[in-house]
Amino acid sequence: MEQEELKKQKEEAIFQAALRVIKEKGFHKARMADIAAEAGTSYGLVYHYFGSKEELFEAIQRRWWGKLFELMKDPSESSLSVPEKLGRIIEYFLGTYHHNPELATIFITQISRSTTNLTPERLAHFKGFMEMTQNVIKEGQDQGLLRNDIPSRYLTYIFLGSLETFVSAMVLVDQKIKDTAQKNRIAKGILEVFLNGARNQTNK
Amino acid sequence: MEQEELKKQKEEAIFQAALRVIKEKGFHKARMADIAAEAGTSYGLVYHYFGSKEELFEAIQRRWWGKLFELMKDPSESSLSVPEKLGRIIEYFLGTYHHNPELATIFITQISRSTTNLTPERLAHFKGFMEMTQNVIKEGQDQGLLRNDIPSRYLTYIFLGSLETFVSAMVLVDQKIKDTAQKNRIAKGILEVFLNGARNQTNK
Amino acid sequence: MEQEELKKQKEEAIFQAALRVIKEKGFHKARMADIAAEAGTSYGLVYHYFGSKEELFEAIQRRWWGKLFELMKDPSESSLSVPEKLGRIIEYFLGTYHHNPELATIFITQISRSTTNLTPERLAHFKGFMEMTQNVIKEGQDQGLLRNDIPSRYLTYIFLGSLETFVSAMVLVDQKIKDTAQKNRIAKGILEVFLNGARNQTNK
Amino acid sequence: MEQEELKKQKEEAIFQAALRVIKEKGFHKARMADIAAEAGTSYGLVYHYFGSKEELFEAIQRRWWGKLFELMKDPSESSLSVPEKLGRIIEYFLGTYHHNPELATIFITQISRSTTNLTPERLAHFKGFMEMTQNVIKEGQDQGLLRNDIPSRYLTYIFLGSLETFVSAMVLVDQKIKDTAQKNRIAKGILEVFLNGARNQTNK
DNA sequence: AATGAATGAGCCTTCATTCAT
DNA sequence: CATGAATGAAGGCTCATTCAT
Repeated sequence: MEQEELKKQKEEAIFQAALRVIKEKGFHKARMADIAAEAGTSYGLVYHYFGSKEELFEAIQRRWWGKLFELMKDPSESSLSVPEKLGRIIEYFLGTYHHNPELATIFITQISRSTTNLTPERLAHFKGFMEMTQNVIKEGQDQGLLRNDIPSRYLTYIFLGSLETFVSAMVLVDQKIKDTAQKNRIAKGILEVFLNGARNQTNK
Repeated sequence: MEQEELKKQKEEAIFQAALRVIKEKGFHKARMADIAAEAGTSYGLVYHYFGSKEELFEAIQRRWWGKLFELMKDPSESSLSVPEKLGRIIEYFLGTYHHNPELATIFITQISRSTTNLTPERLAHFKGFMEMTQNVIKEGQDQGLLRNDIPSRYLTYIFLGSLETFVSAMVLVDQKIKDTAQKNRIAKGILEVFLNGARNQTNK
Repeated sequence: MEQEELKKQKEEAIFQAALRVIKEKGFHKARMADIAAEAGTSYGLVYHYFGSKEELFEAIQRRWWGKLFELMKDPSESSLSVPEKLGRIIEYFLGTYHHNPELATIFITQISRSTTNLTPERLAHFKGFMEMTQNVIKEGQDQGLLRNDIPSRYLTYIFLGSLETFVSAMVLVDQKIKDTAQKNRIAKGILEVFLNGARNQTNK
Repeated sequence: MEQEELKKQKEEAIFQAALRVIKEKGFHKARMADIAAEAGTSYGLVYHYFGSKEELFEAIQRRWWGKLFELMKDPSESSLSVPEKLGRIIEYFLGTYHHNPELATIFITQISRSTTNLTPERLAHFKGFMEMTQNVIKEGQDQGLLRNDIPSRYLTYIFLGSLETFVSAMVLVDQKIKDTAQKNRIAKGILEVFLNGARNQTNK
């Protein structure tokens, strides 16, 4: 048990070190040696826990997508309203940026836009997430909440784009989220602008 | 004269080859040898025209920013209305994506989000562009067109985010813009959603 | 212990291989690949132990200067007579040429005269050595052993010049020093000619 | 005629530019482009006058050796005394350093000690010069002027060594010779120290 | 489990040289 | 004569990965 525990701790230490280094240098310029040094171990050990640099990067992506998918597939999800559902997505982005800024930063700068190394698995994650979001948008259109004259796919782009670039801009200027209150204020702003912008005008 | 002309053509040919290769492989995996081969020239000639891989990349960025800044600093600009000004920015993104998709793609995937290699010059371009856009947004707020309860900086993020991610998503699924009509339709959608979303509600 | 020992041996093997290759081809034409091949190791290992070609060259220089400075700063040095002190310098040049001809050859052909790549550190070594030698010469002048009508700096040039070119000429014709007896004979000759030449004539 | 004159001027301009650049950067790091730029011409022209970098370097050496050999083979030479003959050699080194410091510097730093690129022709020059000098020394020994107990070859090393290192040291610290008076003083010092040092003691 | 010495493919870059104009 | 665009071989260096201890 203890052994197992220690092992996990070491693995997580390397994982977090990788986040920090990759955030700082980008995936390509981050060297395995850097990550090992940051974690305070030898670089043989990084290979012991994560098979290769590529697999390490995939583990990082799994961490991001895993939690997000967990959230969106949550059974209790279905009972929520469309604004609440969209709110939870915003919440996840901002929350992760708040609590694990490296992970959010890496998603924004290294995963989100990179068409390079776009493995089928990686693309599948994206499409899956887009699709789930689009379903929420569609639901809003069906309920007459959101305008129907713009394809749901476009609205999805706009919604996720606002969100992503918002975080992206904070990343760029290295702006931290101070507390939960600030986080909520920002979330409310993004959601409101989108809902107003996409509101079904005849429904006014 | 002819000489000068041919020289420029060769340089442009290498430039365009670089765009294609970098679009395909990303900046890091694009080899100078690939670019030379794609341009149908020798290895050394790329270095003759562009000093290094880094400088070649900088030339690409200059191309993007140069035209965009030209557009935004256009003297006739001041006589335009806020929605028209925002429309021109959208127009530039979509238009470039239409006519020089590689350039737009590279901006989205390699420049826009990459915090790596963020040279002071590169950062300055971004901040400059953000600032000019924010000034337009502010003008809209001052005119009572856009809501005042959200800081202009946040609205700027949301505006540019929608736009960027829109193009980004099209890049991701490799969706082409067929004709000017489609381009205008998309532009109108993005602008409308933003304007509605950011509209000053009391002004209704 | 054993490990550490083997490691040092490997490093020294590469060092000696570098000496042989650089002696043969000169610093510029010596390829890192040649050195690795000569040492019987892989390419990357040279970089593992010595950071770069330049650093490898600096390590060689350190070896030469290190031992020479050690000799000249030896506390027991002060009790020696001026001719004995000068004799030890000659001894070092000839002795190194005898026991580690590559090192001496490289000093003569690659370091001694090369104004190229004259890093401040390299220049400092030279000046330091010149200065220490000049102090010995000065001591000889103060004792009335050496003539005062020629500046000590000039005498230093002449002394070191004889010595250096002597070794240089042996290097050029690839003449080996057979045994200690021969070495001593040569040393005696150089020292005598200098002492006679520089002798204070009034002191005769 | 005029044409011929102009051509020679251009060629000499390139030659002098080469001297300056090679002095500054050393032969290996001196680029043909640098030399062309320094001469204010295109680099095609350097190839027009001198076939290759190697040949350019050989032209420089020819200039040095040519004048020196001319001097030593001068028919009037035979009537001079041994000290006068040695004096003329010293004179040549110091004089060249005075009037064409680049040429002397290049001889010292790039030609004199470099065992690399030691073409048979280059080696022949050296041996020829050494031999001629050694003949003068031998003459001095035969006349009872110089000691016989040290082989003439050794005395030659010592003589040329003093001279070479003297100039070398001045090169290293970039010390200029101010006027002819200073030059003569230095020449006299070198010659005297050698003659005293190598004097046949029984002859005193 | 942990270490880090050892490996070598890969890539950017330099620069002498050629040659069409 | 003069130019400088074009060529491509050569070599320094990086760094992911393996493996003996």
